[in-house]
Amino acid sequence: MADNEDCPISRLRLISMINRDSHSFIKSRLGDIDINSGQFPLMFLLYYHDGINQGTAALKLNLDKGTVARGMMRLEDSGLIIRKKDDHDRRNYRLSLTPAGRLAMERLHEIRAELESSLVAGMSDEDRRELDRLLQLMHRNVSEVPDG
Amino acid sequence: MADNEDCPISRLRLISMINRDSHSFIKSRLGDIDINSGQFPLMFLLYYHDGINQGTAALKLNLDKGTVARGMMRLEDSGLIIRKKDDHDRRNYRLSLTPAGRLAMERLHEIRAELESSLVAGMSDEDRRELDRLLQLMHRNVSEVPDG
DNA sequence: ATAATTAAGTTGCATAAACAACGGTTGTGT
DNA sequence: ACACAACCGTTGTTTATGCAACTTAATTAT
Repeated sequence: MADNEDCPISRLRLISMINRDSHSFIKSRLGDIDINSGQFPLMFLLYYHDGINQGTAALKLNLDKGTVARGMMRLEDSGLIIRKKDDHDRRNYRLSLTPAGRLAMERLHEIRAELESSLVAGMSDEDRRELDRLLQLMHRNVSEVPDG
Repeated sequence: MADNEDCPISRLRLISMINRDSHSFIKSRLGDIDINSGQFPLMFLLYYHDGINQGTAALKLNLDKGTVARGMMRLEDSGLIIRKKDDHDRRNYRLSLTPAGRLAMERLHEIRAELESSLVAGMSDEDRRELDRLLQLMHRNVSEVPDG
């Protein structure tokens, strides 16, 4: 690993590469499930938070609301979720998995488990805890930097 | 951090968020330097590897050669690098920073240092070593997973 | 009640990046 | 020498994502 001299932003490059490889891992496993890797986290969010709206989904996943809007539309087109206008506040959509979506989740859980265990293969429990702590710290650090 | 139940792919989300926040950090600091965050690593690579060609650059940065080609074209348009056909093998471009590019690097080094120290703020030296080790392990793990 | 404000979603536009198909160059094998 | 393979770079297309402008719905302040 001669990357220390080669690439002084190696931590950043590593993070970026892990991110891309993970997307590509997910894509390679989706088979006939009609979603893309970008919709993967949306499906899990709906699995755990039935009836959530798009704005809250964006907040929870730390994504732009436009990104979430388009992702959810695509999931709706694929028949995996439904978006129903909230009768009490018609600005909101209430998002839920359809039966087809719940079925797909079985496979998505497997894919997630496989990816998670690939990622942390060869790490002790202590390593994994450390990793989570350090990732969370980095995230807080870099998301709180003042603009400009 | 109630994200354990919320978001079973939290490690992945964290990585993705750190990546995006880092890009946005870089963008916010570029000021009048006419590049985007995607060209940031290209500039550093040329700083350390004058005369490199695009294919090797792609390998070193783990990027697609098309991505590198477009990035380098943009840097050339901005006057920060030159691409000269290799006389001995005219398939190759030999890439170098221009004087303007070298000047820009002074600022880019500062930005990189600021970002790096933001990222690992609050970490001990031991933490940083652990972080690097675990990131490298994750990268190897996920890039070596067999396809399909 | 009406105007002003805030909130939710949508959409246009830009960037980052991959992948695949293609077009020149160079190198090889017969 | 010529055909074929390997290599480098380009370009079209797709996805992931952000940001900003806009629409419609609800809320608040006068």
